[in-house]
Amino acid sequence: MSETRRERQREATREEIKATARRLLAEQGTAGLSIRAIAREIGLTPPALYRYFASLDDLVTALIVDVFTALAEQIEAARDCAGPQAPPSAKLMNVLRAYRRWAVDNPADFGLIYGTPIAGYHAPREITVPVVIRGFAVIVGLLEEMTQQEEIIPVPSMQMPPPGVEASLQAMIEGDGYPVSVAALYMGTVGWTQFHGIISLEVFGHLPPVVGDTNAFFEAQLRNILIGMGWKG
Amino acid sequence: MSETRRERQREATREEIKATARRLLAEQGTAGLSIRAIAREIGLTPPALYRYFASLDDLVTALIVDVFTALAEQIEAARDCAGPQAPPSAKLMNVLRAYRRWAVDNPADFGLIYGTPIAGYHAPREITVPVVIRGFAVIVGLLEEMTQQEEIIPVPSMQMPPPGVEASLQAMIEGDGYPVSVAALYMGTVGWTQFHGIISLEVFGHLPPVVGDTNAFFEAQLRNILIGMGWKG
DNA sequence: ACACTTGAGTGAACACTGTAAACTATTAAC
DNA sequence: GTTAATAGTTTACAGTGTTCACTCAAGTGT
Repeated sequence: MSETRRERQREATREEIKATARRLLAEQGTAGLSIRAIAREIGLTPPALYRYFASLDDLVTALIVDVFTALAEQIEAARDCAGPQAPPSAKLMNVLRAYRRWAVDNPADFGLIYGTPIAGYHAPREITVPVVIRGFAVIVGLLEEMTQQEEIIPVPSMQMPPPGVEASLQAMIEGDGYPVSVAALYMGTVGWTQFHGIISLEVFGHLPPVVGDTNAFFEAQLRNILIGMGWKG
Repeated sequence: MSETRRERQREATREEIKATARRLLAEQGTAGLSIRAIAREIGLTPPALYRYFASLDDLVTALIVDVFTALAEQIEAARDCAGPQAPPSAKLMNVLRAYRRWAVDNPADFGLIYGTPIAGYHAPREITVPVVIRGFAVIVGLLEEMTQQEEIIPVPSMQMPPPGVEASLQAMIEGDGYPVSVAALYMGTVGWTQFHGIISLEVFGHLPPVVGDTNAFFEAQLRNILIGMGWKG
């Protein structure tokens, strides 16, 4: 771990570039995200940035990883903010609310990771999948706890996913050494898709004209979805 | 309705431009969607296109309307393909499957309307909302039929949406003269968000690495979601 | 049938974009 | 103190959306 002066300096400018990029992203959307704009902002010539990122796509990939990480940290913070004694169901609801609030407050970031961020660009899976999993794992972990404490008694349909799906989930559990039941993982997946649907429609502006009070809608769905899985709420 | 020769010609090139745009979109994603590329393909100089669309954004908006319309037509075709005698539940399942298949087969189109299509661009609501509603209305209509024929007996949570939401739905029913029960509209909204979550995660590639067999996952959710609302399937 | 108007299309230009190559100057290493 | 690596610049190319001034053909009015 040779922490030479140069390497530290290099890492610092790399961070500065990413920070500037995310600021521009938040201010002007993906339109403002250009090598030249970042360079201008930071006081360098555009080609200089190529010392730090091989291309704009490369920079975007790095941003995506950062954004997923930030989201995962928000989620983990929300899980822990009610104290370790809190029932897992309370933690889970905090987590889901935090997920939504983060998406609504940072629509550009959300669009970057869950939309079609930059023209023609889609992040390489082998890089994004692990960081996606981190936030996802929190949700699954809490569902597992809820199951063990019998706060939730998974309904039959959640206990037996379709064969093809079960195989994939099983492989995930074994492959990643992930000590969790198939039911919890399946509930996590189902819940993830359902909450993602609500949040993504809200962020992109399609939901508000229909439901009006998106807050109330979300809270109602929060209960409905968990109850639908077998929560004794 | 003066159908002068010139006006017909004009409309024809407008259509040709849009068709070329959608082809480029399907072939190369939003990256290939450029005024100059379209002009090149179609054998015109770039500025000529400004006779037909005020800007690229304007063209994109027109494309979005077309895409929503195409989706609505797919949905309506799927509703009717099983014949008028078919039970509404069968029609609804056909509709939802058609929705998914369309999205999976036309990811660029799907991204255009439900993602962050072009850098910094978001379609004006007053234009998109009506075309969104058209497909949505089909789903709601079938849920209403299912309710009337008692194929579905809405669970309590679907019969009483939260107050703020109910007000908005009620306003929608009255404002648009839309002869449908609040419960059906609410179920439609909830189902819409949930299916959208699955489909959008699948199209953008986040779901497959987790569930493996997305087909089986979708079919299972199709049943689960309807049953969760009170379907006697 | 002829003049007049309208509108489609072009060419050149401006201000941008990502990126590559060659070069300079600074900094670390021996 | 010499040498090697590396940060950064200049210049350049090919592409983008868009505007302006212009040409030329098609339709219209008399």
